[in-house]
Amino acid sequence: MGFTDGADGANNLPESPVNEFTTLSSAGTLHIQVKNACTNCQQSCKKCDEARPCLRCVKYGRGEECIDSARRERKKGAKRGPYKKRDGKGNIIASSGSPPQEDEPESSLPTVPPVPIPVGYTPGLCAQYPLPPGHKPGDVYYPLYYLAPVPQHAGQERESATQYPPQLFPASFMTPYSQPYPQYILHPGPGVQMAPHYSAPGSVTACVKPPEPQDSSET
DNA sequence: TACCTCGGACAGTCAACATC
DNA sequence: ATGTTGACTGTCCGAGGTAG
Ligand SMILES: [Zn+2]
Ligand SMILES: [Zn+2]
Repeated sequence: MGFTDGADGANNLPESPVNEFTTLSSAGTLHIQVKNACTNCQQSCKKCDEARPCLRCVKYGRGEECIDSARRERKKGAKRGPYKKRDGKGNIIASSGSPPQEDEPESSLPTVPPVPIPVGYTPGLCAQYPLPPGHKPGDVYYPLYYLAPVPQHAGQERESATQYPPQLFPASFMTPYSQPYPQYILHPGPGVQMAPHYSAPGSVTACVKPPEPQDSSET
């Protein structure tokens, strides 16, 4: 074998055309990071590469699902407070603009109210994201693939590099505009057939936590 | 043995802030 | 206008668990 997934992250991907960032971490570990991991690797929190399909997807025979994950827009307008000038050695010189008061979390609340809805995120993805505001226990989110009628011309003119399972389209493909939840689509309701969490044999469902019951403290 | 699961460290990006 | 800084966001390392 060339590599084992057990050491998935330890793959150096010698054949991958990755030449984006080659940084040396403080631990002396070469840390190469791609700009955009594919959805499979992203969900599995595993190393991806620039190739499509990526090595990992190829290895598991999921090259058809190997598409770039959608990056969500960075939140804008967030206040940051005064800067702490540094002397170049990491030592904070002074807080420009404001007196050197103790950093009091209570009183230094951001001037902007907590934004209930940032821009969009993938709930439960790699256990990093909370459930979306407005999430209801009954709401069902579907990752990435959405079963939809296939346009007549679809599949004919499509590049071979981006082939999707029959009748399956990436959610992002279905949305002509930026939507709050790029990779998850709220179930449109009964009568509309959707892929029940499309997954190939040995599919990647890693890092996707089921919705936890909201704390009863919620009113 | 191979793959999955998961928490968290690491790293890149970018807009607000500071200064000229 | 330009540089600096902080925070946000994404990637994936690595240990532990599970199944064949
Ligand atoms: Zn990948
Ligand atoms: Zn992939």
